[in-house]
Amino acid sequence: MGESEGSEFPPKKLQQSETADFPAKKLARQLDFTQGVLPELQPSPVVVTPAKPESPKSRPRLNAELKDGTPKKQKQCNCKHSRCLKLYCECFASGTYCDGCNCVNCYNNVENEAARREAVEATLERNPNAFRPKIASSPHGTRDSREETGEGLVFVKHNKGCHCKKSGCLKKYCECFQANILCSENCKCMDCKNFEGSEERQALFHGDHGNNMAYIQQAANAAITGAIGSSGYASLPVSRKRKGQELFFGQTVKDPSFHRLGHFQQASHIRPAAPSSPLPSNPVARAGNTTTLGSSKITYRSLLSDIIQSQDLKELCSVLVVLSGEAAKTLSDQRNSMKKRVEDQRDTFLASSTQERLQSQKEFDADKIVSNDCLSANHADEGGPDDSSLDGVDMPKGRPMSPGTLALMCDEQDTIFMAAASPNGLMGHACNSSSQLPCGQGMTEAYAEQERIVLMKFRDCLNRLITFGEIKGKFLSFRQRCTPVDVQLTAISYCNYICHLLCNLPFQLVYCDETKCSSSARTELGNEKGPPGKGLANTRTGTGSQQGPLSNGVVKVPATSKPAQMVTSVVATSSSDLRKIPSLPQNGDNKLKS
DNA sequence: GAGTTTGAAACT
DNA sequence: CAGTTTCAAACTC
Repeated sequence: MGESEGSEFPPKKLQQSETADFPAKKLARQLDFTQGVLPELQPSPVVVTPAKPESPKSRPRLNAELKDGTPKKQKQCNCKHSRCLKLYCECFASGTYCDGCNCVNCYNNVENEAARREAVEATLERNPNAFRPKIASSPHGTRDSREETGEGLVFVKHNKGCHCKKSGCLKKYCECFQANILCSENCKCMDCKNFEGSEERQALFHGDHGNNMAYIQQAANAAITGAIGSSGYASLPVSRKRKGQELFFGQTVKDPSFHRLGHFQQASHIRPAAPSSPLPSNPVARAGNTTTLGSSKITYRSLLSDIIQSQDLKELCSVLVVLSGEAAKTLSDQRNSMKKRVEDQRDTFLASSTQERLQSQKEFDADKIVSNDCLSANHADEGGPDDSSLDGVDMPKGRPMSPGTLALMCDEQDTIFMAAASPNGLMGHACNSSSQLPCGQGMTEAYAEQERIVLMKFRDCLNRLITFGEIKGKFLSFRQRCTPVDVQLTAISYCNYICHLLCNLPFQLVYCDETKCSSSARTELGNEKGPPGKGLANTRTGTGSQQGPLSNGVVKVPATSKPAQMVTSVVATSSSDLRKIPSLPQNGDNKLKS
């Protein structure tokens, strides 16, 4: 009954060129009847794919054979009763034609395009998300699975969740397990053992095989390149099962049936829920806390991992340091020459009149005040966007220095920018100046200008990373059906990571859409968007200054590259459709030369 | 490779 | 929404 159509179309051997029996004729009549019903679904040599932009392995089952870390050729289905027009069929579910499969009575091919389209529509009618990746992760999605492992981000969760009863979610029957992710609060499984801290799971992964970590990582890679679809950002099998945490957090537990017990018990395995974190979805807060998690050693191997090496990061740091030094030197020279001129003028003034002398003294006092502000800024991390205006009151020429800038310049923790530069005597000099002398107007201007130069270079570097990701993404989009957006997001994650390393910024994926284009720097904390009081306590750059020095370094992703939206179209994906996908930043921020 | 188990999908 | 059936993959032998 379930397959009523199946009863109408007994699974007689009909594949491809074989003779159509009665059911096939009946289907043929249906096809004739339905042709033209979907005028928008024009026949296309390309697979009518509701999920074409995404990976063909968005279905977990298709992702089962990726232990070598290399995406396999699409698996061949063996459907017999579904005509490959139901989601039972992996090929159909993945939005691809059957090709070289062992299926029987297959209609998932070009010859039966009409039937296929009808089936797609029927499927979507039942479930509009039928062709969306089950294992999805998105910066726009729920963020409560976001984790940081020290090397990457995790936003992975089964959208629907599994419903396993007997497998303990530790067999491939379980979609979560198969996708190499932990069960989440979306799951309604019984006796789940697929949660972090599960002994059974650990035994499975860490037991006999010394290379299990490699396997996990490879699987994660596979997920990145396909399993989680285009919405997949960095995928890691370290997302935590949160049902227990939900309970702790006081969120609704809609189904307190007994099988929940297993999940509830899991809560005891999970790290104690932060009592002061009622909003696990707060990405920033989570990012800030994740350093204490550290329970998973699984690392995320990015698509850029073979492009960006740790050495590159070091070099980047070195370049920034050198740049900073050069900027300091240049500005120092300029300052000296200017100082000379000012002193000459001052002498002239001193010689001219007592009144003017008094006026000069006032100006000098004003400088002192500014310097005090600078020094106190070390402890004023929460400075607001308007704070910089205070600094700028007496600096009509100079660029106002935001609290974040002051922190960058004066904070002792900035070893990269300051202490590391001291060997060349340039930045070191500047730093000493700041510590020994009042941060007067000239120094403020110098720092601001110096910072501007360095950050501009840094921005260029980050943009280059985006470009790398774009290029590789385009390549992969052909080779591995990984959308450029996937890789672009990966590149962005790297940028954020670098920001994190260099500036001690909290991780935050930058992702823009039409309505809210934001930068990591501006949306971090203290911004109007951020839940007050829930951000990182010690985020020096969290000033949210609209004029902040990082505002030029915004890394943006085109809004329409929102992955989840890219996989929902029922319309056949043609080359022109692909062209419509604005996967590349079009704005001026990305005037890059590879 | 055949048979069994499993859980998602489909259906009532 | 819950229960049942169908289906194909995963698993076992």
